[in-house]
Amino acid sequence: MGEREAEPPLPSTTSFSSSSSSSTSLPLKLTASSSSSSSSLRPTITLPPRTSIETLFNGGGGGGGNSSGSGLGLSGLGFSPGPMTLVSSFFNDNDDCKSFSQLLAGAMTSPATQRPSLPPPTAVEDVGGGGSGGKDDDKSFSGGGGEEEFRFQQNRPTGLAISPSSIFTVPPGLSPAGFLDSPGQGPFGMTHQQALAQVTAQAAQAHTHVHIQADYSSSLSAAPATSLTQLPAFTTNTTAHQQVPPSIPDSGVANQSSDFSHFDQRSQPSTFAVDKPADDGYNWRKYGQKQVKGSEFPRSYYKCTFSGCPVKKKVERSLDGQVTEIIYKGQHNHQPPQKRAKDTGNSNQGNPDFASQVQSGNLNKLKEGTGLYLMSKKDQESSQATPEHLSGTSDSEEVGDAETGVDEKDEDEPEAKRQSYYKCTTVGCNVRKHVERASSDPKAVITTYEGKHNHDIPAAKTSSHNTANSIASQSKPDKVLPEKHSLINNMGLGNNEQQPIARLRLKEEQIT
DNA sequence: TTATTTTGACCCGCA
DNA sequence: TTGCGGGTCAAAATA
Repeated sequence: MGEREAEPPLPSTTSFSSSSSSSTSLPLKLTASSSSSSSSLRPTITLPPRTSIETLFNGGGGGGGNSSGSGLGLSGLGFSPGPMTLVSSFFNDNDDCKSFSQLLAGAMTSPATQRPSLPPPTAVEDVGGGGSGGKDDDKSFSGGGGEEEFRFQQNRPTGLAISPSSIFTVPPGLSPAGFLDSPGQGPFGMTHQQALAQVTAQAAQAHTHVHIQADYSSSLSAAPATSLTQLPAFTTNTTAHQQVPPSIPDSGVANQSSDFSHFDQRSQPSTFAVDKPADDGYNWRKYGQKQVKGSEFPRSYYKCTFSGCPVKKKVERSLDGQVTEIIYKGQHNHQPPQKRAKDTGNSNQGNPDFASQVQSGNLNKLKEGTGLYLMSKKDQESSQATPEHLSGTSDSEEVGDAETGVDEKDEDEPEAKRQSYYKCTTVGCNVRKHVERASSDPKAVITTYEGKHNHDIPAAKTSSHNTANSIASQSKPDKVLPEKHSLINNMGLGNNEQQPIARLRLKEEQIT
């Protein structure tokens, strides 16, 4: 029964990660974090240009439209429907005022699920709506616009900031189309997660960078998204939070690029592992659960069942089952059990367990030695602010953490940095946004938000541009806690012509 | 019957 | 020194 049995709602799936209030800023965040409380942070998202996307996705008008119509485009591109669906949900014109979670909901819903439920254009308003896919499966992420769908959002802890961030970079030579090849569920043969998993796998195999980031498009199109170009880029490590679980030294997926540090398990299909510990490739036994103060969600403690393996992980899950945070501690001293390639639905050639490995942190080779891996959907603050999350708790070598790795990378690529900041133009609102370009992928933009908007979303909104905005601005006004959440905004498909769909009303502020 | 989860209690570090 | 809180233990419950 427990977690294994329960088909966890997608944790943060794909591309988003949430950050925990306690923490520092995590780059991605989708999250799922949910809090009982009411307001949830609504991170703003700078959406990528739409044109290309619209073309691809809007066909369906009704959101989710990825159905056949969009599918066509996708298929033609060899693009996985999953991501597309997600993207489409973001790009809907009617997305105004949608919460990020809603968006996520849509994203989370697998293509198959979404299709049927894809709401008409109007419905698009509930981003997730698109995804209203079955409630059954997606309790928390259910799209649709019903209250239920909002549950996810509402449940989100006030402290949590959800940042939609997802940069999904498809490495060169990696054919998204291939994702579709695997047998699976739904018309496309696989769920979003599965598609992502494969992408990741392929990327890894190709020794390329795979960023699961908000921006699927970037990877798809050669041209950087307009939004991206518009935004000052600087290299930071928002990805810090995206720590991946410990990897096995000799795992089949070796040589993963450091970029995997950016890889958010939650954002992967395998992310499910979050809810289902076993899914990350290892077998886990839950040995405790506790309500942690300051967290609205209970924290579960798991141990790797492998004899002698010291690895533990803590999983925080929202009431609705959404995984809000996962912290890995220690390193596996064994190979992940070879099994269930089927579970992942991942037919990763030659590496059925890839997904597992990814989740287990094998992708994070560079971070080896870091005993602690944090994947927080919560506020990204934790990543930087909480030393413990960074490295200290590691039982193993405890050399550094993902963030560290990132920082190093930054140093390596100073040119990429531009310490540019954006500030919310609303009087009295101290929210700031840091925009940086992922060093590993020029097309990817990482946006880090600091603070919460203490005001309502500006009414002004033309089309979807405000979507992100609304999301961010709606973050719990009542509970204005300093927080830093970041997200990767690489939503564009890489089309230069694309227009940002949503953007916070931020003005650039030259701090340095 | 076995493995896993649940859950209250205990331990320990920290302020 | 004390209280708090996170982490772990272990018996009971459950699948």
